[in-house]
Amino acid sequence: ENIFDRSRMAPKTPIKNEPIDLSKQKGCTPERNPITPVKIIDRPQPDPWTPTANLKMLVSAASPDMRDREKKKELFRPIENSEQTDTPDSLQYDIVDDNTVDEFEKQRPSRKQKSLGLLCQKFLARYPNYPLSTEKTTISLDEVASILGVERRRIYDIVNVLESLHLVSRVAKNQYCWHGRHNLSQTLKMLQEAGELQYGELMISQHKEQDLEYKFGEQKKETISDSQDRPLLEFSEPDCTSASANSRKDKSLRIMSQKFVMLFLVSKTKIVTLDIAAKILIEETQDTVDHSKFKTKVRRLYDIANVLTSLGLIKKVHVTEERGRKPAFKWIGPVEFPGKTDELRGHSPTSDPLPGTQRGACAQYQTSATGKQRFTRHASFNRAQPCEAARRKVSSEPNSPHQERQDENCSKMINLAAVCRQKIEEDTGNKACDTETILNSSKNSNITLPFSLLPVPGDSDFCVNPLPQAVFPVVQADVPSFSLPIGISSQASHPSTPAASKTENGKPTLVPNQPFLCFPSSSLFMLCGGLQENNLSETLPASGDVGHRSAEAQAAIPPTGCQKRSSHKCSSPSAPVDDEEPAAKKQTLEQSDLPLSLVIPKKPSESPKAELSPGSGCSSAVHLETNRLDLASPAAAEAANKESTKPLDCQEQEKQSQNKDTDEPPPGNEHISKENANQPFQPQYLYVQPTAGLSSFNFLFSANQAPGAISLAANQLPSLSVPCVMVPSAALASFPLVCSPSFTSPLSPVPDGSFSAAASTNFSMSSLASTTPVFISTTAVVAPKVSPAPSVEPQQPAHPALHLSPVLTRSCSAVKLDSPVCMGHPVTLLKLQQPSSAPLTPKSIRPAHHEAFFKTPGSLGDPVAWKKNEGNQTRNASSVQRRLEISSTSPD
DNA sequence: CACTCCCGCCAATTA
DNA sequence: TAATTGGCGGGAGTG
Repeated sequence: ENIFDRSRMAPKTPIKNEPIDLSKQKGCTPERNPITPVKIIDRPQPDPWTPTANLKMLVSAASPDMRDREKKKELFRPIENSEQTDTPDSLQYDIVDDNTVDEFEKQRPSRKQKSLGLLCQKFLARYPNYPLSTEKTTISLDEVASILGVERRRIYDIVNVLESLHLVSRVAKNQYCWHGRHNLSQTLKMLQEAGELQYGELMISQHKEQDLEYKFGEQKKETISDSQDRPLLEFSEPDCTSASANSRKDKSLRIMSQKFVMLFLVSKTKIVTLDIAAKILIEETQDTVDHSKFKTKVRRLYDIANVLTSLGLIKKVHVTEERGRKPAFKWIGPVEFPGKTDELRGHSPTSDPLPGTQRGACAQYQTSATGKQRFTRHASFNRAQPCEAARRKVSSEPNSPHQERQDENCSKMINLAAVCRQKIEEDTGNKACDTETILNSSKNSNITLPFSLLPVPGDSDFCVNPLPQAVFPVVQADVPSFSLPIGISSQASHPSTPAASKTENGKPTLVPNQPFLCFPSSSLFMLCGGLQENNLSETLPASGDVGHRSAEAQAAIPPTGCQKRSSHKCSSPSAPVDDEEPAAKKQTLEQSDLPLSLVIPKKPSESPKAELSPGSGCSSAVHLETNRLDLASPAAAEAANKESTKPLDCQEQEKQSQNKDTDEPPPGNEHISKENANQPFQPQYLYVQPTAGLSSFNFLFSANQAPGAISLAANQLPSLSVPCVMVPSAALASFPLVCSPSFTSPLSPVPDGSFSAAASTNFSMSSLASTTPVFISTTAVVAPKVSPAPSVEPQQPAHPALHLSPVLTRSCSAVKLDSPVCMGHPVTLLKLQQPSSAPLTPKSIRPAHHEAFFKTPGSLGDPVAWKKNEGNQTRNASSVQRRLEISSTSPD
């Protein structure tokens, strides 16, 4: 019935499609507007374009429904067209009028016009990416279908994929609730974690060779297949909807979608070919792989890919391999997820799980990266296992076995992967895919602007990478955080611009607003959402020096170098291992990623690259951080790693900074604003990389956020905790570090060794103030977590970590807090100053809580302001404003 | 011909 | 039982 209505309606509307209709319609010309009344015509004419069509016609003759459908189809085309281009429509109309043939042509467009991707875009266009938390948008399938002029079936395809990413949740029959992308980062994070567990190795191998994949696949099967992983996947979802619906079906499209996304997230190259994905998905699901099944799977993947493409998460590329070219998709969405809020559905729980899982995964990876290695993973893994392992399936293999195998594989894979990656990237890049991709990505993310702005320059080097992700929620850079920093800066050092701070070597600092700062030479990196200006720079230098990763090195051997580094790091510290390991692993993993980025770099453009490397790096750092919070140290490590990824960018930035010492604050601001718009928070990190010789080296990591910390006075400090600090040895030794890890507890495990020590340390504000050369404190972790977390979102409670072990879970919760999303994480970087607060996502942040959490002066002082920001901004609006506001407040 | 992927039948679930 | 969901695969459109 619905159809009927629609169809009728539809015809009126725009209609463009069918010749017949068109002819009639043309008069109307409504273009696609559905609304238009146009007209009439109902005839069902069949257009026998194809043989099938004929059949259909016949059928339709018999049944009106068919007609309707056809009409609808037509209708929707218009709709589609509308989005795409009006012109065409007009043209079409004209043509139509003239001839049938023309009409025909019009129809033609149909196929593309009708594509699921377009349909999805239209669909998405109807809803805000970041709806206010308060508002809940319900989606009526019938309504949407009629509006878009498509069959309901199509809407299901879209909705199912969106649901898998938690962009929507099913409320009731025919009713879906639109959540927007607030939770996207979280969801992605989860998926990434889950993906790492499940596919981590595979992915890597994939890139290299399918063969490997197969192998892995087999392994996977063993591991996973029996029980199926679904649970993991499902976890996330259930949260949201809860209810009713999850059940049973969750099948394919949803699950496939999640798995597909996982593959991207796990993939170093971020490129997944359809055939590989299909194989993997099939394997998991079933042992038997039929050819037909494969085909079907691929079809489904196209469906999913179309939707994901519309979401700006992936883009189509062609991967050329030795064998030949294959259709593939490249992930252009956020790579890392700091934490985001979970608003609606209650993701919170999910977040928790993730962290844990990731760790496990990371650990594994590390091992491999390292060269094989070792063990660490186990420890971490174990932790994770409860959740994951169990889920995954413990079934066939006992944990350890799996792990072992995985490890081995992983290590191998990693190595290979690195190689592959390079190849791939090169290939792709050469082919242009990369280019495209990059460009696209930049577009998508919007990142570009920011970067470009920031850095500037010409030189270049400096670029901020970043943040492609900024756009995404994931990004964390929130305004708040920025603002905080600003405020801080003002307080602490310069009011406004801090821009360059600089430092000893001249590494200056930073770009005021940039989210990340990189110091090339020095082993240390600072990432700051807000940036810390001076402080950072100082720190850096200290550590710095190190030969670090010179650009050259990177360029030349990026992957390897990176990995090695990571490995070194890991290994050296290894003693401490267990706890730390995870971090280390992560690092390695990330590092592995780095290589890619490095490779890519060939393209000079900063921004573009950013997409890969930067994005990954940055984002990763962020999210890591978040995660880390739990673990604390580990997290830091990851962060560090991630940074490593960015080295290029960083370096560039650094250079610029150096060159310019002063840098350009303005740019920073700009980029910030953008970022802010997208997301609220950015974590700040301090990262120390081990460079070349620093095997012993560790990194420092600070999560940021600490809004309050700074602002508050010393008092707060105590409360602060540092999520992660890695102190390496020697390198750091040279300069003073202060870390406050306050992890309070639980989380961190800090392990041993230097790391732990560092981590554990607490410091008081005063001390900080004093100026230690390096100071890192993260508040966020503990304190925030405690109070804030809950406040943040009710949802959290929902499902904690699916996979994670209890411990993890906790951590997760903590993390969540940390995560930008949830709340700000206050972090303080170096010397006190900055708080970068983390404001969090607007949504996520809810006034009260956040305020509490953040302690940023501003926040404290002006909760209201925050609220305001949050509320309004949710989406974008004024990210900048927010920042400003915040900043202003913070200073206060 | 290969790649995409639209279309819609029809089974599984729900209401 | 009717309606809603959604798996699935034929085969059309595109290059």
